Amino acid sequence: MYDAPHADGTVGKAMQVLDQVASFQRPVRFSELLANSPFPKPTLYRFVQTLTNQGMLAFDAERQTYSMGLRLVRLAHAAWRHSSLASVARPFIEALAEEIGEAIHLAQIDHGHVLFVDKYKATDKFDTLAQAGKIAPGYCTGVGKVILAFMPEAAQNRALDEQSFVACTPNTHRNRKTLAAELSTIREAGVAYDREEHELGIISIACPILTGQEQVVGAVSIATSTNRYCIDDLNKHWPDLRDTANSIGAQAELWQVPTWG
Amino acid sequence: MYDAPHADGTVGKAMQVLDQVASFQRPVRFSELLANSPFPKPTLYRFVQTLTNQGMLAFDAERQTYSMGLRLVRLAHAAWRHSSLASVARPFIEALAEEIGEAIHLAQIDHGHVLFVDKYKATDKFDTLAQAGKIAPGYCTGVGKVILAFMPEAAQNRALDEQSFVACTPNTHRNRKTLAAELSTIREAGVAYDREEHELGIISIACPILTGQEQVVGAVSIATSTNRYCIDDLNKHWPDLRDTANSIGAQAELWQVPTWG
DNA sequence: TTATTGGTTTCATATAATGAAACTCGGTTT
DNA sequence: AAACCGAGTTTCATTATATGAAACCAATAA
Repeated sequence: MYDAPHADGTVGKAMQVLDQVASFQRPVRFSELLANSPFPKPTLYRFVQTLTNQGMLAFDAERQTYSMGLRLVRLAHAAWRHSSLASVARPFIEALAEEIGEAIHLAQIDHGHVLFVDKYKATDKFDTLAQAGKIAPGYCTGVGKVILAFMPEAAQNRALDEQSFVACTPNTHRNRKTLAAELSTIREAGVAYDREEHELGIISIACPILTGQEQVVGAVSIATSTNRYCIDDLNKHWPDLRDTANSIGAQAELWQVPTWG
Repeated sequence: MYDAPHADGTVGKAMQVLDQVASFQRPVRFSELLANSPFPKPTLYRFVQTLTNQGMLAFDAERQTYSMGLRLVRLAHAAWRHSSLASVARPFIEALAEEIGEAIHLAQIDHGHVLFVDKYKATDKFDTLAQAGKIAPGYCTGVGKVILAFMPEAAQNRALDEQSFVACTPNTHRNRKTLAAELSTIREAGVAYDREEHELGIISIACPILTGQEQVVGAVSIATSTNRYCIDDLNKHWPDLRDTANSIGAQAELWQVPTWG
Protein backbone atom coordinates (compact mmCIF):
# COMPACT_ATOMS: atom_id res chain seq x y z
CA MET A 1 0.00 0.00 0.00
CA TYR A 2 1.19 3.46 -0.80
CA ASP A 3 1.34 6.71 1.04
CA ALA A 4 -0.44 9.87 0.10
CA PRO A 5 2.19 12.59 0.21
CA HIS A 6 0.20 14.96 2.33
CA ALA A 7 -3.44 14.10 2.23
CA ASP A 8 -4.98 17.31 1.05
CA GLY A 9 -8.50 17.61 2.28
CA THR A 10 -11.35 15.22 2.18
CA VAL A 11 -10.93 14.17 -1.41
CA GLY A 12 -7.28 13.39 -0.78
CA LYS A 13 -8.33 11.00 1.91
CA ALA A 14 -10.93 9.44 -0.33
CA MET A 15 -8.30 8.87 -3.01
CA GLN A 16 -6.16 7.25 -0.35
CA VAL A 17 -8.98 4.81 0.28
CA LEU A 18 -9.18 4.10 -3.45
CA ASP A 19 -5.50 3.29 -3.48
CA GLN A 20 -5.91 1.06 -0.52
CA VAL A 21 -8.63 -0.96 -2.19
CA ALA A 22 -6.52 -1.19 -5.35
CA SER A 23 -3.53 -2.39 -3.37
CA PHE A 24 -5.33 -5.55 -2.33
CA GLN A 25 -5.39 -6.77 -5.91
CA ARG A 26 -8.65 -8.54 -5.19
CA PRO A 27 -12.14 -7.85 -3.88
CA VAL A 28 -11.90 -6.91 -0.25
CA ARG A 29 -14.16 -6.79 2.79
CA PHE A 30 -14.82 -3.67 4.76
CA SER A 31 -13.21 -5.14 7.84
CA GLU A 32 -10.03 -5.92 5.94
CA LEU A 33 -9.81 -2.33 4.86
CA LEU A 34 -10.50 -1.15 8.35
CA ALA A 35 -7.74 -3.33 9.75
CA ASN A 36 -5.04 -1.33 8.00
CA SER A 37 -6.70 2.00 7.62
CA PRO A 38 -5.67 5.19 9.34
CA PHE A 39 -9.35 6.13 9.53
CA PRO A 40 -11.79 5.21 12.25
CA LYS A 41 -14.63 2.92 11.41
CA PRO A 42 -17.45 5.30 10.57
CA THR A 43 -15.20 7.59 8.58
CA LEU A 44 -13.91 4.78 6.44
CA TYR A 45 -17.43 3.48 6.14
CA ARG A 46 -18.69 6.73 4.74
CA PHE A 47 -15.80 6.93 2.31
CA VAL A 48 -16.48 3.55 0.79
CA GLN A 49 -20.18 4.39 0.70
CA THR A 50 -19.57 7.59 -1.18
CA LEU A 51 -17.03 6.06 -3.52
CA THR A 52 -19.40 3.20 -4.26
CA ASN A 53 -22.23 5.63 -4.98
CA GLN A 54 -19.91 7.40 -7.33
CA GLY A 55 -18.95 4.25 -9.20
CA MET A 56 -15.32 4.59 -8.18
CA LEU A 57 -15.74 1.42 -6.18
CA ALA A 58 -18.02 -1.51 -6.89
CA PHE A 59 -19.75 -3.40 -4.13
CA ASP A 60 -20.59 -7.04 -4.49
CA ALA A 61 -23.62 -7.44 -2.26
CA GLU A 62 -23.43 -11.21 -2.44
CA ARG A 63 -19.93 -11.50 -1.07
CA GLN A 64 -19.88 -8.20 0.75
CA THR A 65 -16.73 -7.12 -0.99
CA TYR A 66 -15.50 -3.96 -2.60
CA SER A 67 -13.45 -3.70 -5.74
CA MET A 68 -12.49 -0.90 -8.07
CA GLY A 69 -15.40 0.63 -9.96
CA LEU A 70 -15.97 0.81 -13.67
CA ARG A 71 -16.18 4.56 -13.67
CA LEU A 72 -12.43 4.44 -13.38
CA VAL A 73 -12.21 2.59 -16.66
CA ARG A 74 -14.27 5.30 -18.31
CA LEU A 75 -12.10 8.04 -16.88
CA ALA A 76 -8.85 6.21 -17.56
CA HIS A 77 -9.74 5.96 -21.21
CA ALA A 78 -9.43 9.71 -21.47
CA ALA A 79 -6.31 9.74 -19.31
CA TRP A 80 -4.64 7.22 -21.49
CA ARG A 81 -5.38 9.10 -24.64
CA HIS A 82 -4.46 12.55 -23.46
CA SER A 83 -1.88 12.16 -20.74
CA SER A 84 0.09 9.11 -21.69
CA LEU A 85 2.88 8.66 -24.13
CA ALA A 86 1.04 5.72 -25.59
CA SER A 87 -0.95 7.50 -28.27
CA VAL A 88 2.14 9.35 -29.44
CA ALA A 89 4.40 6.34 -29.22
CA ARG A 90 2.18 3.79 -30.86
CA PRO A 91 3.31 4.07 -34.47
CA PHE A 92 6.97 3.90 -33.50
CA ILE A 93 6.48 0.94 -31.24
CA GLU A 94 4.43 -0.82 -33.84
CA ALA A 95 7.17 -0.36 -36.40
CA LEU A 96 9.81 -1.61 -34.00
CA ALA A 97 7.75 -4.61 -33.04
CA GLU A 98 7.13 -5.58 -36.63
CA GLU A 99 10.82 -5.58 -37.23
CA ILE A 100 11.87 -7.46 -34.14
CA GLY A 101 8.97 -9.72 -33.36
CA GLU A 102 9.34 -9.56 -29.59
CA ALA A 103 7.24 -7.89 -26.93
CA ILE A 104 7.71 -4.15 -26.63
CA HIS A 105 6.85 -2.34 -23.41
CA LEU A 106 6.22 1.34 -22.98
CA ALA A 107 6.51 2.75 -19.49
CA GLN A 108 6.07 6.17 -18.07
CA ILE A 109 6.64 7.87 -14.81
CA ASP A 110 3.80 9.01 -12.58
CA HIS A 111 4.38 10.49 -9.17
CA GLY A 112 7.41 8.31 -8.62
CA HIS A 113 5.71 5.15 -9.86
CA VAL A 114 6.89 3.50 -13.02
CA LEU A 115 3.76 2.74 -14.94
CA PHE A 116 3.32 0.49 -17.96
CA VAL A 117 1.14 2.38 -20.37
CA ASP A 118 1.29 0.10 -23.35
CA LYS A 119 2.50 -3.25 -24.51
CA TYR A 120 2.78 -4.65 -27.94
CA LYS A 121 3.13 -8.35 -28.25
CA ALA A 122 3.17 -9.90 -31.68
CA THR A 123 1.38 -13.02 -30.61
CA ASP A 124 -1.34 -11.57 -28.41
CA LYS A 125 -4.21 -10.35 -30.40
CA PHE A 126 -5.71 -8.47 -27.57
CA ASP A 127 -4.25 -7.13 -24.50
CA THR A 128 -6.05 -4.22 -23.07
CA LEU A 129 -5.94 -3.01 -19.53
CA ALA A 130 -4.49 -6.34 -18.56
CA GLN A 131 -1.14 -4.70 -19.17
CA ALA A 132 -1.70 -0.97 -19.36
CA GLY A 133 -1.82 0.48 -15.89
CA LYS A 134 0.35 -2.12 -14.29
CA ILE A 135 3.00 -0.81 -11.97
CA ALA A 136 6.57 -1.76 -12.71
CA PRO A 137 8.93 -1.97 -9.76
CA GLY A 138 11.71 0.54 -10.34
CA TYR A 139 14.55 -1.48 -8.93
CA CYS A 140 14.16 -4.73 -10.84
CA THR A 141 12.88 -4.00 -14.33
CA GLY A 142 14.64 -2.65 -17.38
CA VAL A 143 12.28 0.28 -17.83
CA GLY A 144 12.30 1.00 -14.12
CA LYS A 145 16.05 1.13 -13.81
CA VAL A 146 16.60 3.22 -16.89
CA ILE A 147 14.00 5.74 -15.79
CA LEU A 148 15.55 5.93 -12.33
CA ALA A 149 18.98 6.34 -13.86
CA PHE A 150 17.96 9.37 -15.88
CA MET A 151 15.93 11.08 -13.21
CA PRO A 152 17.24 14.29 -11.74
CA GLU A 153 19.21 13.70 -8.54
CA ALA A 154 16.57 14.85 -6.10
CA ALA A 155 13.73 12.88 -7.66
CA GLN A 156 15.96 9.85 -7.93
CA ASN A 157 16.76 9.95 -4.25
CA ARG A 158 13.13 10.26 -3.38
CA ALA A 159 12.28 7.36 -5.69
CA LEU A 160 15.10 5.20 -4.33
CA ASP A 161 13.77 5.70 -0.83
CA GLU A 162 10.52 4.18 -1.94
CA GLN A 163 11.93 1.01 -3.45
CA SER A 164 11.13 -2.13 -1.54
CA PHE A 165 14.06 -4.26 -2.69
CA VAL A 166 12.02 -7.41 -2.45
CA ALA A 167 14.11 -10.21 -3.93
CA CYS A 168 11.98 -11.35 -6.87
CA THR A 169 14.73 -13.64 -8.13
CA PRO A 170 18.32 -14.45 -7.13
CA ASN A 171 19.47 -11.68 -9.50
CA THR A 172 17.41 -8.91 -7.95
CA HIS A 173 19.17 -5.96 -6.37
CA ARG A 174 18.71 -6.31 -2.65
CA ASN A 175 19.84 -2.91 -1.51
CA ARG A 176 20.23 0.63 -2.56
CA LYS A 177 23.98 0.57 -2.88
CA THR A 178 24.31 -2.01 -5.65
CA LEU A 179 21.36 -0.50 -7.47
CA ALA A 180 22.83 3.00 -7.28
CA ALA A 181 26.08 1.69 -8.68
CA GLU A 182 24.33 0.14 -11.64
CA LEU A 183 22.28 3.28 -12.21
CA SER A 184 25.36 5.39 -12.91
CA THR A 185 26.61 2.76 -15.35
CA ILE A 186 23.23 2.84 -17.03
CA ARG A 187 23.25 6.59 -17.24
CA GLU A 188 26.59 6.56 -19.00
CA ALA A 189 25.69 3.75 -21.34
CA GLY A 190 22.22 5.03 -22.10
CA VAL A 191 20.77 1.57 -21.83
CA ALA A 192 19.62 -0.79 -19.09
CA TYR A 193 19.27 -4.54 -18.93
CA ASP A 194 17.02 -6.72 -16.90
CA ARG A 195 18.89 -9.98 -16.40
CA GLU A 196 16.10 -12.05 -14.94
CA GLU A 197 15.84 -9.68 -12.02
CA HIS A 198 12.09 -9.49 -11.97
CA GLU A 199 11.11 -12.86 -13.26
CA LEU A 200 13.22 -15.91 -13.99
CA GLY A 201 13.44 -16.60 -17.70
CA ILE A 202 12.60 -13.04 -18.71
CA ILE A 203 15.25 -10.59 -19.84
CA SER A 204 14.95 -7.16 -21.40
CA ILE A 205 16.82 -4.20 -22.78
CA ALA A 206 15.49 -0.71 -22.12
CA CYS A 207 16.21 2.80 -23.39
CA PRO A 208 15.07 6.08 -21.88
CA ILE A 209 12.71 8.44 -23.63
CA LEU A 210 14.14 11.91 -23.23
CA THR A 211 12.87 15.34 -24.10
CA GLY A 212 15.07 17.98 -25.66
CA GLN A 213 16.06 19.19 -22.20
CA GLU A 214 17.32 15.73 -21.33
CA GLN A 215 14.37 15.15 -19.06
CA VAL A 216 13.30 11.52 -18.85
CA VAL A 217 9.62 11.02 -19.52
CA GLY A 218 9.48 7.27 -19.96
CA ALA A 219 11.18 4.22 -21.40
CA VAL A 220 10.78 1.55 -24.06
CA SER A 221 12.01 -1.97 -23.73
CA ILE A 222 12.26 -5.18 -25.68
CA ALA A 223 11.49 -8.16 -23.52
CA THR A 224 12.04 -11.78 -24.35
CA SER A 225 12.51 -15.19 -22.88
CA THR A 226 15.84 -16.80 -22.13
CA ASN A 227 14.57 -19.78 -24.07
CA ARG A 228 14.86 -17.82 -27.24
CA TYR A 229 17.53 -15.19 -26.73
CA CYS A 230 20.29 -14.00 -24.46
CA ILE A 231 21.29 -10.46 -23.55
CA ASP A 232 23.79 -10.30 -26.39
CA ASP A 233 21.05 -11.07 -28.88
CA LEU A 234 18.94 -8.29 -27.47
CA ASN A 235 21.87 -5.97 -27.65
CA LYS A 236 21.91 -6.28 -31.42
CA HIS A 237 18.61 -4.43 -31.39
CA TRP A 238 19.97 -1.62 -29.30
CA PRO A 239 20.38 0.87 -32.18
CA ASP A 240 16.81 0.30 -33.30
CA LEU A 241 15.50 0.57 -29.79
CA ARG A 242 17.42 3.76 -29.13
CA ASP A 243 16.20 5.31 -32.36
CA THR A 244 12.64 4.42 -31.47
CA ALA A 245 13.02 5.97 -28.05
CA ASN A 246 14.49 9.12 -29.56
CA SER A 247 11.70 9.40 -32.10
CA ILE A 248 9.10 9.05 -29.38
CA GLY A 249 10.84 11.70 -27.31
CA ALA A 250 10.95 14.11 -30.19
CA GLN A 251 7.36 13.46 -31.11
CA ALA A 252 6.18 13.81 -27.53
CA GLU A 253 7.66 17.26 -27.44
CA LEU A 254 5.79 18.38 -30.52
CA TRP A 255 2.65 16.76 -29.38
CA GLN A 256 1.00 19.26 -27.22
CA VAL A 257 -1.67 19.73 -29.84
CA PRO A 258 -4.60 17.58 -28.80
CA THR A 259 -5.85 14.84 -31.05
CA TRP A 260 -9.55 15.22 -31.62
CA GLY A 261 -11.94 12.29 -31.76
CA MET B 1 -23.30 17.83 -18.74
CA TYR B 2 -25.90 17.42 -16.07
CA ASP B 3 -25.47 17.27 -12.35
CA ALA B 4 -25.48 14.11 -10.36
CA PRO B 5 -28.77 13.18 -8.73
CA HIS B 6 -27.62 13.93 -5.21
CA ALA B 7 -23.98 14.91 -5.25
CA ASP B 8 -22.91 13.24 -2.06
CA GLY B 9 -20.46 15.35 -0.20
CA THR B 10 -17.24 16.94 -1.20
CA VAL B 11 -15.78 13.93 -2.95
CA GLY B 12 -18.93 13.63 -5.05
CA LYS B 13 -18.39 17.15 -6.25
CA ALA B 14 -14.75 16.45 -6.98
CA MET B 15 -15.73 13.43 -9.06
CA GLN B 16 -18.15 15.67 -10.91
CA VAL B 17 -15.23 17.88 -11.81
CA LEU B 18 -13.30 14.85 -13.03
CA ASP B 19 -16.20 13.95 -15.27
CA GLN B 20 -16.36 17.44 -16.58
CA VAL B 21 -12.71 17.44 -17.55
CA ALA B 22 -13.16 14.04 -19.20
CA SER B 23 -16.15 15.28 -21.13
CA PHE B 24 -14.05 17.78 -23.03
CA GLN B 25 -12.14 14.99 -24.73
CA ARG B 26 -9.10 17.24 -24.84
CA PRO B 27 -6.86 19.27 -22.56
CA VAL B 28 -8.85 22.13 -21.16
CA ARG B 29 -8.20 25.50 -19.57
CA PHE B 30 -9.43 26.47 -16.17
CA SER B 31 -11.62 29.20 -17.59
CA GLU B 32 -13.32 26.76 -19.95
CA LEU B 33 -14.18 24.57 -17.02
CA LEU B 34 -15.39 27.52 -15.05
CA ALA B 35 -17.64 28.62 -17.88
CA ASN B 36 -19.88 25.57 -17.51
CA SER B 37 -19.33 24.68 -13.92
CA PRO B 38 -21.92 24.87 -11.18
CA PHE B 39 -19.12 25.88 -8.79
CA PRO B 40 -17.87 29.37 -8.12
CA LYS B 41 -14.37 30.23 -9.16
CA PRO B 42 -12.35 29.56 -6.01
CA THR B 43 -14.18 26.36 -5.26
CA LEU B 44 -13.53 24.94 -8.69
CA TYR B 45 -9.99 26.18 -8.46
CA ARG B 46 -9.35 24.26 -5.29
CA PHE B 47 -10.89 21.14 -6.75
CA VAL B 48 -8.62 21.10 -9.75
CA GLN B 49 -5.67 21.88 -7.49
CA THR B 50 -6.43 18.98 -5.23
CA LEU B 51 -7.15 16.60 -8.07
CA THR B 52 -3.93 17.59 -9.77
CA ASN B 53 -1.96 17.05 -6.57
CA GLN B 54 -3.53 13.68 -6.35
CA GLY B 55 -2.61 12.73 -9.89
CA MET B 56 -6.24 12.39 -10.91
CA LEU B 57 -5.72 15.33 -13.22
CA ALA B 58 -2.57 16.34 -15.04
CA PHE B 59 -1.61 19.96 -15.53
CA ASP B 60 0.39 21.06 -18.52
CA ALA B 61 2.21 24.11 -17.23
CA GLU B 62 3.30 25.08 -20.73
CA ARG B 63 -0.19 25.37 -22.13
CA GLN B 64 -2.00 25.90 -18.86
CA THR B 65 -4.32 23.03 -19.52
CA TYR B 66 -5.72 20.19 -17.49
CA SER B 67 -6.27 16.66 -18.65
CA MET B 68 -6.98 13.36 -16.97
CA GLY B 69 -4.19 12.10 -14.75
CA LEU B 70 -2.23 8.91 -15.01
CA ARG B 71 -3.22 7.76 -11.57
CA LEU B 72 -6.51 6.88 -13.17
CA VAL B 73 -4.77 4.48 -15.48
CA ARG B 74 -3.18 2.78 -12.52
CA LEU B 75 -6.46 2.50 -10.70
CA ALA B 76 -8.38 1.44 -13.78
CA HIS B 77 -6.06 -1.46 -14.28
CA ALA B 78 -7.39 -2.98 -11.10
CA ALA B 79 -10.95 -2.02 -11.98
CA TRP B 80 -10.70 -3.70 -15.32
CA ARG B 81 -9.35 -6.88 -13.87
CA HIS B 82 -11.74 -7.23 -10.97
CA SER B 83 -14.93 -5.47 -11.91
CA SER B 84 -15.25 -5.93 -15.61
CA LEU B 85 -16.52 -8.84 -17.58
CA ALA B 86 -13.39 -8.67 -19.69
CA SER B 87 -11.17 -10.99 -17.72
CA VAL B 88 -13.90 -13.59 -17.48
CA ALA B 89 -14.99 -13.18 -21.06
CA ARG B 90 -11.62 -13.17 -22.75
CA PRO B 91 -11.21 -16.86 -23.56
CA PHE B 92 -14.70 -17.07 -25.01
CA ILE B 93 -14.26 -13.98 -27.11
CA GLU B 94 -10.91 -15.15 -28.31
CA ALA B 95 -12.38 -18.44 -29.43
CA LEU B 96 -15.22 -16.72 -31.21
CA ALA B 97 -12.91 -14.29 -32.92
CA GLU B 98 -10.61 -17.03 -34.16
CA GLU B 99 -13.56 -18.71 -35.74
CA ILE B 100 -15.12 -15.68 -37.34
CA GLY B 101 -12.24 -13.35 -38.04
CA GLU B 102 -14.14 -10.15 -37.43
CA ALA B 103 -13.94 -7.61 -34.64
CA ILE B 104 -15.63 -8.62 -31.41
CA HIS B 105 -16.76 -6.02 -28.91
CA LEU B 106 -17.53 -6.58 -25.27
CA ALA B 107 -19.64 -3.98 -23.53
CA GLN B 108 -20.92 -3.63 -20.04
CA ILE B 109 -23.29 -1.41 -18.19
CA ASP B 110 -22.14 1.10 -15.64
CA HIS B 111 -24.50 3.51 -13.97
CA GLY B 112 -26.61 3.76 -17.09
CA HIS B 113 -23.64 4.16 -19.43
CA VAL B 114 -22.85 1.47 -21.94
CA LEU B 115 -19.13 0.98 -21.66
CA PHE B 116 -16.82 -0.88 -24.01
CA VAL B 117 -14.56 -2.97 -21.81
CA ASP B 118 -12.78 -4.98 -24.43
CA LYS B 119 -12.28 -5.38 -28.13
CA TYR B 120 -10.70 -8.10 -30.12
CA LYS B 121 -9.73 -7.27 -33.64
CA ALA B 122 -7.92 -9.84 -35.69
CA THR B 123 -5.84 -7.30 -37.56
CA ASP B 124 -4.86 -4.94 -34.74
CA LYS B 125 -1.97 -6.24 -32.77
CA PHE B 126 -2.46 -3.86 -29.97
CA ASP B 127 -5.38 -2.00 -28.82
CA THR B 128 -5.31 -1.06 -25.22
CA LEU B 129 -7.20 1.72 -23.58
CA ALA B 130 -7.77 3.19 -26.99
CA GLN B 131 -10.89 1.06 -27.02
CA ALA B 132 -11.50 -0.11 -23.48
CA GLY B 133 -13.29 2.58 -21.53
CA LYS B 134 -14.97 4.15 -24.50
CA ILE B 135 -18.60 4.98 -24.01
CA ALA B 136 -21.04 3.50 -26.46
CA PRO B 137 -24.21 5.48 -27.15
CA GLY B 138 -27.13 3.31 -26.14
CA TYR B 139 -29.52 4.32 -28.88
CA CYS B 140 -27.38 3.70 -31.94
CA THR B 141 -25.10 0.74 -31.34
CA GLY B 142 -25.78 -2.95 -31.33
CA VAL B 143 -24.48 -3.52 -27.83
CA GLY B 144 -26.24 -0.41 -26.58
CA LYS B 145 -29.63 -1.34 -27.93
CA VAL B 146 -29.50 -4.94 -26.78
CA ILE B 147 -28.50 -3.90 -23.27
CA LEU B 148 -31.28 -1.32 -23.16
CA ALA B 149 -33.75 -3.90 -24.43
CA PHE B 150 -33.00 -6.33 -21.64
CA MET B 151 -32.86 -3.82 -18.81
CA PRO B 152 -35.58 -3.87 -16.20
CA GLU B 153 -38.38 -1.45 -17.02
CA ALA B 154 -37.45 1.23 -14.52
CA ALA B 155 -33.79 1.31 -15.37
CA GLN B 156 -34.64 1.29 -19.06
CA ASN B 157 -36.84 4.32 -18.68
CA ARG B 158 -34.18 6.17 -16.80
CA ALA B 159 -31.62 5.24 -19.45
CA LEU B 160 -33.92 6.23 -22.31
CA ASP B 161 -34.37 9.64 -20.74
CA GLU B 162 -30.65 10.15 -20.99
CA GLN B 163 -30.25 9.30 -24.66
CA SER B 164 -29.35 12.22 -26.85
CA PHE B 165 -30.76 10.93 -30.14
CA VAL B 166 -28.11 12.74 -32.12
CA ALA B 167 -28.45 11.61 -35.74
CA CYS B 168 -25.08 9.99 -36.38
CA THR B 169 -26.22 8.67 -39.75
CA PRO B 170 -29.45 8.68 -41.77
CA ASN B 171 -30.33 5.37 -40.13
CA THR B 172 -30.05 6.56 -36.56
CA HIS B 173 -33.12 6.53 -34.35
CA ARG B 174 -34.12 10.12 -33.88
CA ASN B 175 -36.60 9.76 -31.08
CA ARG B 176 -37.63 7.62 -28.23
CA LYS B 177 -40.71 6.19 -29.85
CA THR B 178 -39.06 4.39 -32.76
CA LEU B 179 -36.26 3.19 -30.51
CA ALA B 180 -38.68 1.84 -27.91
CA ALA B 181 -40.50 -0.04 -30.66
CA GLU B 182 -37.30 -1.68 -31.80
CA LEU B 183 -36.31 -2.51 -28.25
CA SER B 184 -39.31 -4.74 -27.72
CA THR B 185 -38.58 -6.54 -30.99
CA ILE B 186 -35.03 -7.01 -29.83
CA ARG B 187 -36.13 -8.35 -26.49
CA GLU B 188 -38.28 -10.96 -28.15
CA ALA B 189 -35.68 -11.92 -30.71
CA GLY B 190 -32.80 -11.91 -28.27
CA VAL B 191 -30.57 -10.16 -30.75
CA ALA B 192 -29.95 -6.62 -31.97
CA TYR B 193 -28.55 -5.23 -35.17
CA ASP B 194 -26.77 -2.03 -35.89
CA ARG B 195 -27.57 -1.17 -39.50
CA GLU B 196 -25.11 1.64 -39.98
CA GLU B 197 -26.81 3.62 -37.28
CA HIS B 198 -23.67 4.79 -35.58
CA GLU B 199 -21.25 4.98 -38.45
CA LEU B 200 -21.83 4.56 -42.15
CA GLY B 201 -20.30 1.38 -43.47
CA ILE B 202 -20.27 -0.35 -40.08
CA ILE B 203 -22.85 -2.95 -39.14
CA SER B 204 -23.03 -5.28 -36.19
CA ILE B 205 -24.99 -8.02 -34.51
CA ALA B 206 -25.20 -8.09 -30.72
CA CYS B 207 -26.40 -10.52 -28.07
CA PRO B 208 -27.08 -9.82 -24.41
CA ILE B 209 -25.05 -11.39 -21.63
CA LEU B 210 -27.55 -12.54 -19.04
CA THR B 211 -27.19 -13.96 -15.58
CA GLY B 212 -29.27 -16.86 -14.38
CA GLN B 213 -31.87 -14.43 -13.08
CA GLU B 214 -32.23 -12.94 -16.55
CA GLN B 215 -30.41 -9.83 -15.50
CA VAL B 216 -28.46 -8.20 -18.29
CA VAL B 217 -24.86 -7.50 -17.37
CA GLY B 218 -23.41 -6.71 -20.76
CA ALA B 219 -23.33 -7.59 -24.43
CA VAL B 220 -21.08 -9.05 -27.10
CA SER B 221 -21.17 -8.05 -30.72
CA ILE B 222 -19.60 -8.90 -34.02
CA ALA B 223 -18.88 -5.80 -36.05
CA THR B 224 -17.91 -5.62 -39.65
CA SER B 225 -17.83 -3.41 -42.68
CA THR B 226 -20.50 -3.30 -45.35
CA ASN B 227 -17.70 -3.75 -47.84
CA ARG B 228 -17.28 -7.30 -46.69
CA TYR B 229 -20.58 -8.46 -45.33
CA CYS B 230 -24.24 -7.64 -45.01
CA ILE B 231 -26.57 -8.20 -42.08
CA ASP B 232 -27.63 -11.59 -43.42
CA ASP B 233 -24.02 -12.73 -43.40
CA LEU B 234 -23.63 -11.66 -39.82
CA ASN B 235 -26.81 -13.44 -38.97
CA LYS B 236 -25.21 -16.76 -39.86
CA HIS B 237 -22.97 -16.27 -36.87
CA TRP B 238 -25.86 -15.66 -34.55
CA PRO B 239 -25.82 -19.12 -32.96
CA ASP B 240 -22.13 -18.85 -32.21
CA LEU B 241 -22.49 -15.38 -30.85
CA ARG B 242 -25.40 -16.35 -28.66
CA ASP B 243 -23.53 -19.36 -27.31
CA THR B 244 -20.55 -17.17 -26.52
CA ALA B 245 -22.76 -14.69 -24.71
CA ASN B 246 -24.37 -17.47 -22.72
CA SER B 247 -21.05 -18.97 -21.77
CA ILE B 248 -19.80 -15.61 -20.58
CA GLY B 249 -22.98 -15.10 -18.58
CA ALA B 250 -22.63 -18.46 -16.91
CA GLN B 251 -18.99 -17.94 -16.15
CA ALA B 252 -19.59 -14.44 -14.85
CA GLU B 253 -22.05 -15.81 -12.38
CA LEU B 254 -19.51 -18.17 -10.96
CA TRP B 255 -17.03 -15.39 -10.65
CA GLN B 256 -19.78 -13.26 -9.24
CA VAL B 257 -19.00 -10.12 -11.14
CA PRO B 258 -20.71 -7.33 -9.26
CA THR B 259 -23.87 -6.00 -10.83
CA TRP B 260 -24.27 -2.27 -10.93
CA GLY B 261 -26.18 -0.23 -8.34
C1' DT C 1 -29.33 -18.14 26.20
C1' DT C 2 -25.31 -14.97 25.96
C1' DA C 3 -21.06 -13.47 23.63
C1' DT C 4 -18.84 -12.06 19.49
C1' DT C 5 -17.95 -10.27 15.18
C1' DG C 6 -18.95 -7.34 11.17
C1' DG C 7 -21.52 -3.76 9.72
C1' DT C 8 -24.57 0.61 10.33
C1' DT C 9 -26.48 4.80 12.59
C1' DT C 10 -26.54 8.87 15.93
C1' DC C 11 -25.25 13.27 17.25
C1' DA C 12 -22.52 16.84 19.44
C1' DT C 13 -18.20 18.78 18.01
C1' DA C 14 -14.29 20.08 15.34
C1' DT C 15 -12.85 20.82 10.89
C1' DA C 16 -12.83 21.75 6.40
C1' DA C 17 -15.22 23.69 2.45
C1' DT C 18 -17.18 27.82 0.77
C1' DG C 19 -17.45 32.13 -2.09
C1' DA C 20 -17.60 37.34 -2.13
C1' DA C 21 -14.23 40.25 -2.67
C1' DA C 22 -9.76 41.61 -3.29
C1' DC C 23 -5.31 40.94 -5.43
C1' DT C 24 -1.56 39.71 -9.00
C1' DC C 25 0.37 39.47 -13.17
C1' DG C 26 0.77 39.44 -18.37
C1' DG C 27 -0.84 41.46 -22.12
C1' DT C 28 -3.81 45.29 -24.62
C1' DT C 29 -5.62 49.45 -25.29
C1' DT C 30 -5.79 54.49 -24.79
C1' DA D 1 3.22 55.81 -19.93
C1' DA D 2 -1.02 55.07 -17.65
C1' DA D 3 -5.17 52.72 -17.51
C1' DC D 4 -7.42 48.53 -18.55
C1' DC D 5 -8.50 43.88 -18.95
C1' DG D 6 -9.04 38.96 -18.20
C1' DA D 7 -7.19 34.76 -16.48
C1' DG D 8 -5.59 32.94 -12.55
C1' DT D 9 -4.67 33.07 -7.36
C1' DT D 10 -5.27 34.30 -2.42
C1' DT D 11 -7.85 36.03 1.88
C1' DC D 12 -10.93 35.44 5.47
C1' DA D 13 -15.29 35.47 7.88
C1' DT D 14 -19.12 32.31 7.54
C1' DT D 15 -21.33 28.03 6.93
C1' DA D 16 -21.71 23.52 5.82
C1' DT D 17 -19.44 19.16 6.28
C1' DA D 18 -16.76 15.72 7.94
C1' DT D 19 -15.63 13.49 12.04
C1' DG D 20 -15.51 9.66 15.51
C1' DA D 21 -16.89 8.02 20.28
C1' DA D 22 -20.44 5.55 21.42
C1' DA D 23 -24.45 3.15 20.69
C1' DC D 24 -26.98 0.09 17.86
C1' DC D 25 -28.33 -3.93 14.93
C1' DA D 26 -28.06 -8.50 12.86
C1' DA D 27 -26.19 -12.41 12.23
C1' DT D 28 -23.28 -16.41 13.86
C1' DA D 29 -20.80 -18.86 17.46
C1' DA D 30 -20.33 -20.65 22.10
